[in-house]
Amino acid sequence: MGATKTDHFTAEQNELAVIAKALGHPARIAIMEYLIKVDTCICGDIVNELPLAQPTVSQHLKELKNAGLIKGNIEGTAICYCINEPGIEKIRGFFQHITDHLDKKRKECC
Amino acid sequence: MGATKTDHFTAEQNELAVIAKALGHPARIAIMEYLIKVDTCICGDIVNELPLAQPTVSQHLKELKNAGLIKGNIEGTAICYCINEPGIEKIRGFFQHITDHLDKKRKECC
DNA sequence: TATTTATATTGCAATATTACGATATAAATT
DNA sequence: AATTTATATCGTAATATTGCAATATAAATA
Repeated sequence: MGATKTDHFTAEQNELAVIAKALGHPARIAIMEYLIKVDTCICGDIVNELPLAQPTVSQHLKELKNAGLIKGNIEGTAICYCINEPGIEKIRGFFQHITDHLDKKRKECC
Repeated sequence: MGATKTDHFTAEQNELAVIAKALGHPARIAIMEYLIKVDTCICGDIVNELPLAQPTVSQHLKELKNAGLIKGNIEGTAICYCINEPGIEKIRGFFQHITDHLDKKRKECC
């Protein structure tokens, strides 16, 4: 095969995987970090910041947007991108969940 | 092309991407959730839990272990897997960083 | 030591991702 | 209206991932 068996998992699991996958590339981590730093920017700023061509950056932005991690507003000829808080909270909740369990049990594994 | 330009990004960015990528598959999210629930288990338990063949589960476990999200201890003929806290803290720190910035600025994007 | 039990590795086909040149789109400016 | 500015989409080559059958490994047990 090669295709992920998406239908065998819950919507929640698939949604979390989509968000995590969106962050599973150093360029997209770099974009997120840059967005944190500058708060808001346009695609061209990122093209100047990263060693990637414009279509590649555009594609990465699309994936981050699709995963709900960023949002973009049209501003003249440009599109203004920034972090989308609900998306961040979604994945952060997953890690909080894990940490809560680890704190509660506080046991050395196997 | 097709290969990720890993060398153009920082070690930190690449490490975070590896962790996120490891979680970028519903089966691996499901494995993490199962591990949270049962605290510790062997590969065979996961094979019984998920709709995937043994080699596939073994492969997913390898990726999670490689990313530092889980660890495994040999226990007779079986290998006992559980969550690796430092790996969780690493990626959780990234989201904490984002959340801290969002809280501080509290501004509607563009 | 032969068998059982549990997991890992290999090999391979199907599919997905990455990157970018070329091109399209769309709003602003001249 | 032609040009500029900024981004998106298309097409495509290179590479990576997913999933599993077959097989290998390795410790425990009979």
